[in-house]
Amino acid sequence: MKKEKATIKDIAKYAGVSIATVSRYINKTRNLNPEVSGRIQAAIEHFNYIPNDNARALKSRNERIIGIIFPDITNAFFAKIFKILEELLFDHKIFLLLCNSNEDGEKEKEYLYRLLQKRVDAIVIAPTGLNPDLLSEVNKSTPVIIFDRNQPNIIADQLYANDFDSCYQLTQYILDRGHREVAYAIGAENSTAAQFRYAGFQKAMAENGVSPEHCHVLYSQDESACRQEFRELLLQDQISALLITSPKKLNWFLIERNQLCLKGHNPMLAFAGYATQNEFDICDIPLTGILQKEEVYASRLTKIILNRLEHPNGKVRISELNLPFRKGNSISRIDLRKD
Amino acid sequence: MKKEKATIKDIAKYAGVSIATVSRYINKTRNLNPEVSGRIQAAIEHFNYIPNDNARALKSRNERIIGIIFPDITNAFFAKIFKILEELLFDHKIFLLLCNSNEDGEKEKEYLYRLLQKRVDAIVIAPTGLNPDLLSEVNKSTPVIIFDRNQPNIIADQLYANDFDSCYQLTQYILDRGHREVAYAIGAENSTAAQFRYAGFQKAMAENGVSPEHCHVLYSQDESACRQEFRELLLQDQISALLITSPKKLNWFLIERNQLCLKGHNPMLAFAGYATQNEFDICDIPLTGILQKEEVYASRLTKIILNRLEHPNGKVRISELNLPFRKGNSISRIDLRKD
DNA sequence: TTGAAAGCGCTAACAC
DNA sequence: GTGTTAGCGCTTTCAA
Repeated sequence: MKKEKATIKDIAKYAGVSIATVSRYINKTRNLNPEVSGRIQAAIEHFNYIPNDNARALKSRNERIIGIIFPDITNAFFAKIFKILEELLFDHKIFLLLCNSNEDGEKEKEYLYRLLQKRVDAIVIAPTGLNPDLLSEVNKSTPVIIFDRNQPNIIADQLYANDFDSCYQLTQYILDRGHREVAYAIGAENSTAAQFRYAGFQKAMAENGVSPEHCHVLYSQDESACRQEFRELLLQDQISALLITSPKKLNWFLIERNQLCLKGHNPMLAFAGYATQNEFDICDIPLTGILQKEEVYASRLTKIILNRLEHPNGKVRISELNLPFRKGNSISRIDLRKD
Repeated sequence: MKKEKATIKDIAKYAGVSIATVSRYINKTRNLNPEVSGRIQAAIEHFNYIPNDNARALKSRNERIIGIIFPDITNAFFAKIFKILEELLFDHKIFLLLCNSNEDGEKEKEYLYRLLQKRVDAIVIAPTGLNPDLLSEVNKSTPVIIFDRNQPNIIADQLYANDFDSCYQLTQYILDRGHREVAYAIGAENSTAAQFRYAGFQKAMAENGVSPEHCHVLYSQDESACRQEFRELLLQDQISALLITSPKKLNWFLIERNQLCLKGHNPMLAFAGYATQNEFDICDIPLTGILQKEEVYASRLTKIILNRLEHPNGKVRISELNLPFRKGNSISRIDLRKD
């Protein structure tokens, strides 16, 4: 049989004191007679007593748990963010309840509800974008911190990247090199990060007089379809540049490209995109792109979380992180055929 | 101000019934007068009432939370396992509290303690191997499920792979191809999986009369050191084969190798190792190695968890998963120089 | 410095 | 079918 856990009562009885005294000993909220302390300590060791956080939370309304809703923890970006977050919050004795939304609005909804049931202290979410009203509603009672994907109409803490500007800049750079037939691998359709990036792309294209039919948007999201598209792109010569807006996909692309190179091909396709340090490292030629630095992102996020926990009613903080642009030479210059 | 959450009392008062009736309505534990049900439902919607799981758990001793202690969630293997686990447990309304031990015994210990405080229903752990006694102790009161790393002296549910046998087989295969100078990239030093694999390796080596000085063990664990070693290995010609015992490292190796190939080198080093499907996919030549299939692993694990939750005092189940051996040609045959 | 007792939000046994 | 009440394990006021 599984051993029953001792309760504060057991300790009190064994040590010959009241439960209040035991509680004070555990929480060090009052000075106690050393002799009494000793007896309590002995009792705790005797029973292997471990306080019940649940009961504590019920009184103190302080769970020390934060709910995290990410689209997918197997995405290296989110895994890295989670890991850093966990490390930074460890000393604060805060637990992380990790949920994968899988870009599914219904699942996200269900998880939000369950997290509220658990009375978590806060919810960090990279939203699917399908439940904006619900997020606002939740935020009325439990702090919601929106991460990575700007939700313009929600008044809650937010931390996201300069998606529009960075993508505009990157596209501009590609166009400046003379490319006109540009393929664009878009992110999850409801993600606002993906939307802003796409808007930045479109603006740059339009400003340079490139008509929409020269934009080749790749919509695939799942790995095999996406890779297949990349392979095809690498083998054709209509489209001269590819912009990949997620590190995960960029990674797939680099693998496909490498394999082709090893088979003796020499793909001419220029490419650029959003990458973490990892993609910059594994790319055999200096990569041109936007660097998503997880460490910076995660530590900013941690500050926002801790601040919100300390001041539940403090002013909402919406911050945009400036992702640095790194020039490499994966975007080669081609002939400028401006009419 | 953050809105206060409504309690069952608010609902009862508003609906003009007792809290017991509200509880019955929520849990559907008794038939209620439809008219009363309607009033309760209205009250719930009016207050946006969400039951407090904490208070529930305090009574029912059923948290519906499982603690997971993994060495590192940025390791693609563990991330994948987590994701599948999460999906399979979602319907059972079970939450996962994810902790990274970071191969640190002290951190693992602290997390175990904190999980006990939270009164989680069970703990799934890929142990560092530094706290065997503690794990046994914990298991007396809270089900511990040991995953991926066999702990021979602990009587608790375990699920691990045939590490000794598979590595013995793989090494034997390498030796059969004529290799005698074999480098071996070893896993985390306290991980029993790493230990068993190493033992299997050593046995095969010894049985083939290869003396220890021909085994070149690579101890580095962190990414940059490890990659550096791989680079050096790829450029020398003393050692003819490399056995990499973790998918993560194998991934690093493949990247280094690719980069070298692209620079025009033609590394002669034969290689093999433990890989997930991903590494088999990205390797440009058919890989010889042991396949760690996360789906199989995770679904077996789920069954063990669910079974344990249902029967806390049921018989302990220790199971070994048979990892399949895949023959490719990354281990090339070399001259047999048997004296 | 310590104890008695109320109560956190809920479930369930018992009574009507 | 519904209400009353005890109590889950703990914190915290109030008294002593």
